[in-house]
Amino acid sequence: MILHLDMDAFFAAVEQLDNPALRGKPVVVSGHSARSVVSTASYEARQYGVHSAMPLFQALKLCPHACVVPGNRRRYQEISAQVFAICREYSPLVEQVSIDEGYLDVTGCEGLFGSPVDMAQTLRQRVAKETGLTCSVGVAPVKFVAKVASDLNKPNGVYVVTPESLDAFLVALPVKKVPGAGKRTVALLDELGIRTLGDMRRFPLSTFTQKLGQAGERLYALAYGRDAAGVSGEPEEAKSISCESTLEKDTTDPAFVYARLLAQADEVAGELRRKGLFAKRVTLKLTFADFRRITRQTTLTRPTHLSGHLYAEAVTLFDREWTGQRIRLVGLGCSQISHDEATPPSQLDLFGQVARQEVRDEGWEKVEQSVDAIREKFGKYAVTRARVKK
DNA sequence: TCTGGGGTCCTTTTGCTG
DNA sequence: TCTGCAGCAAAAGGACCC
Repeated sequence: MILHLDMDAFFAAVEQLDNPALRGKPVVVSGHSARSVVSTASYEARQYGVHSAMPLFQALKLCPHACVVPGNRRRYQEISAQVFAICREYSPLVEQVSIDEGYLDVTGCEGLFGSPVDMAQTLRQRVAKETGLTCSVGVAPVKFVAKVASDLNKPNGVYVVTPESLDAFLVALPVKKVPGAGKRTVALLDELGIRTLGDMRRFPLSTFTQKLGQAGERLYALAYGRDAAGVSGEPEEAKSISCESTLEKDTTDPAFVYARLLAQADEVAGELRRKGLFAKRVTLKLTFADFRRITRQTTLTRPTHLSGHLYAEAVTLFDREWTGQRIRLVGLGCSQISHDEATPPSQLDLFGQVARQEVRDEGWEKVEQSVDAIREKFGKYAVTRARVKK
């Protein structure tokens, strides 16, 4: 059996906890710029139709007296750690999926803590007592059902799907409630007259793989309660680190963009160094005034954690791509992250990559001079020198 | 007057390589 | 040295999540 714990209006609730003046009032956690969106709305604000991801100006139209607070990530992290420490007392298999939600596989823990339902109640009560915040818990024999369930008795509630009631629950479950089925998926299925997982069962698997590929395959399995995902106790290491910012006003001034990129390179490189990591790929992200987004990426010859390297690559990408459009957002990210600075010579095209970079950096003559060294390093792949020159 | 920031995973396209 | 081909990795974009 699996429990899914989800904090209620987490950021807003923390703000109300720390500042009694905010209690009982509509609170919106958000940036303060004209272009900010709502991060979290308290339940009082939700009554006015305010919700996450809503542009702040819209939220303030719906609820002009909302208290807008900036949010304090470190504080949320603190409480999150407290919550998950409690979770780990009940099962060794705890998977934290975000700052405010996680799964517990409590199979086999009954002897110690009672039934899964008892555990869910105890967990909820302990979180409330020890942090002053409420959470909701879903209980089910299937991972994704536990997640769906935690949402059904919000806030401060427990919802249980037993093995016996599972099938009936699935048949009636609207597709749009299934995690992983977003706007596009729901629209596609709607065209076929499919609204619930029960509806899906009337079609063959091929219908969904054709329309949705791998996502269709997964969804079809879920319709029968087959969820391949288990609860993994191991925390995942980040696969990418990025920093992006929407400008106060759109710009066509490249100097302005460079300045942003430099600050972002600093941020990202600092994060890499703090975690003892190196990145091999750099990504530039631009959103133009018309909301068209592009990403451009490049792979480095050697992994780095230095802001100068990230910045130089991002600027190169920008200069290559930008043709005078008005820019709304600038972002810099890195991926292919490892703990190791050395490049593992695992790809056959390594020689080509290195050689091309050297041609760019040093000119062909320099490469000629060092070709013996390259041959030694890359063996037979170095023999295609002529191709590199071309 | 307007629609964030941080991620993951998957699919498609592109271009390099032997 | 050139060419066509197939295989593959990199790049780009999109859907989705909190």
